[in-house]
Amino acid sequence: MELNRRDLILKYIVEHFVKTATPVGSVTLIETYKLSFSSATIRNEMLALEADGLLEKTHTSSGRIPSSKGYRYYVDRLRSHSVDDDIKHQLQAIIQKKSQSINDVIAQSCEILSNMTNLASFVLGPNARLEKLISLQVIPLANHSATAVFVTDQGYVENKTFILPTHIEMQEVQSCVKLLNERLTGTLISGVVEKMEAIKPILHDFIADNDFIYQAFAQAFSTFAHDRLKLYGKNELFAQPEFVNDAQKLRSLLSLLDSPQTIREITNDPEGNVTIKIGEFGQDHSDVSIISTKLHIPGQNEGRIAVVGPTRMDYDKVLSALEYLAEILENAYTKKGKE
Amino acid sequence: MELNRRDLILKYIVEHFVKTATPVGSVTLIETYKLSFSSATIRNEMLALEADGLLEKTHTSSGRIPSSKGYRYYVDRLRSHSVDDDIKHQLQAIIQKKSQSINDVIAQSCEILSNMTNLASFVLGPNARLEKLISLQVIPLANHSATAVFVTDQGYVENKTFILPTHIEMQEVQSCVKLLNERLTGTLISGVVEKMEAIKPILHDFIADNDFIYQAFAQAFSTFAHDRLKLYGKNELFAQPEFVNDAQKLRSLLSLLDSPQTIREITNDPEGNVTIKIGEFGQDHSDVSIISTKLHIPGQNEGRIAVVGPTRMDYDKVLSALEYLAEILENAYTKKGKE
DNA sequence: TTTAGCACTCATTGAAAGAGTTTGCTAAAA
DNA sequence: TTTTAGCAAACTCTTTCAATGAGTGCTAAA
Repeated sequence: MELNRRDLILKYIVEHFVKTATPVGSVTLIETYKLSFSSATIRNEMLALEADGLLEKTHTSSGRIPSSKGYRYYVDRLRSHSVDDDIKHQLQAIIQKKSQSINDVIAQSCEILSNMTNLASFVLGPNARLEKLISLQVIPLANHSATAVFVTDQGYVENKTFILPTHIEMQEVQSCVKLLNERLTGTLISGVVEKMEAIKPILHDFIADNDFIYQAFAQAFSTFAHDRLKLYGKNELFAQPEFVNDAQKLRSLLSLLDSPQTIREITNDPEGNVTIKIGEFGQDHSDVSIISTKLHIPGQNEGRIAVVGPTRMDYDKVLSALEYLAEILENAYTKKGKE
Repeated sequence: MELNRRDLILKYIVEHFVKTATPVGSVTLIETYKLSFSSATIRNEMLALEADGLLEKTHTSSGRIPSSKGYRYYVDRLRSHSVDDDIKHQLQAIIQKKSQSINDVIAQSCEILSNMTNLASFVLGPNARLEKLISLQVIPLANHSATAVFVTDQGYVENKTFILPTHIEMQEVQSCVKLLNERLTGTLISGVVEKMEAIKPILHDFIADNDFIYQAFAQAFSTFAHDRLKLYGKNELFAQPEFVNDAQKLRSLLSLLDSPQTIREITNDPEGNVTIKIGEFGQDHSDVSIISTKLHIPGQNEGRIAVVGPTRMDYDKVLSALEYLAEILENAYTKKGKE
């Protein structure tokens, strides 16, 4: 597809700024891309692009940088959709390893993603509340304590170690657990606590003072939901020029990424597989972009993979890689299911 | 104990610099601490302290800052050994909660520690290799996969999800696991892989191609060792003046803390409970200090709690808090064992 | 042994000057 | 009408210079 001059200039400005992190001027543009029109023409176009809100200036006589809207336009209409061969091959290599669980594969893919884009990435696991509890076990330890281990139908494991009140014997706990096992296995994680509440009176027959079990279990189930965010390539962000000279900005980004809840809200877009948020995180995070994609793995609830960095990022590379990764992951695990 | 003038001056310089992060001059010192001798006298003492390698200058006519050796001297001889009451109360409050496992208590204590000192802290769990495997379970999932769950006698849980080769049935795996369970339960983690190697021929009778089980298990056991490092209050470091203007320094510190192996080496001091490393991490980390203390919890192998930050830290506060924490933790869990 | 006095060093700040980009506008050229 | 050449103006960035001020080391007197 041929781009008109205006779009071409915007495309070059975005790509040049992404590479250099320096505002782009009209002469620079001509020289770097061997353009056949004069700098004055470019300046006129730039003026128009700025009027449309696609470009910005850092000061009155500086070169131009893309605005969020400019990046958005670039992403929607100008990017090349070219998948980097190197990334492609590396991702394929990971997927080949047949005996690895999907989570291991995803983890390694993220590392590659971060590595190749020099940005951070994260995986937001499927919402635990939609999974079923399939195993509940209590293992006695020394010192009157025990570890409870919970496993969901998706292979997620959570555990909680607790200390028994002195007057209670392990034997009693075990019979409680047996009951809980019978009643809770197969329940959705989201419903477990409620169901336990209902069982409480029956539990009372085994141990009058059963609150400590209730507490320990409830805590484990609440962490089930939190532990599903894994961050990769965090250190890549330190090298980005926008953060090198602004530790405060980096700090606020990293603390944003520490909060699974916020992340879930940010990336939670009901429509479409790929969500592209460009500098839309208000106040402190105005120059942060997050590109995320849903993962539709058969037999598994929806998870997400995302890449995070400054708005000045190589959207084409990131988007292509993410889309490619999501596609081959889904293919691989759909096939495996049918085998 | 009365300090002689020289020591008193060093003490004040350390404490003033810790507070202000600015080189301390002779007049400043007199004015802030209402000293009864003249600035010239102080300068003479400073000269002597510098000759002894306890003080340094940032440039010829700047005030003095403590050297690593100076901090060391301060820690050994000049600090006040005063435990902050606020920290004390907060830590006590955590320890009171009887039903919490030791690991939960330690985690919360670290958060308090970081909070009160504005430094990062970490827990290095007991060496997993010295714990015994007490439970091994394989839970079948959909899609021809399964999750293996391992529990040690200290209540540490590790899990690994793997996909079965197509020609192998879950039934076969279960009988393998039964055998492994009989043979491996009670074994030290450090010896498990070796023991599995020995069992391999017998395993062969159940499943000829049993390598996938072997691989999955071996991987789980290797992560057992790695996962024992937990970092807290990382964000506090961003606010430290030595890092605010030097993202590179911060990056190298954070990546140092990402490596459990290095951390284990650094804090691994056979003698003494408390290890104080002041700017001894070479090249990139010359202005980092790590204060760590061993935890002797009965029935548990040795763990460690540590506080990390720039060499310019409040050693008295940190050391007192750490010592106090170690003491009350040990007391609390020794009592509980006897109950 | 302590202190007052003083010359000297060096970082820091701010102003001024100059170089270098890049812009927007105007007017001419295509 | 569109494009371009030319140019003044705006602004950053770097360098230079001088002034300021905190601090030192040394000397000589108390």
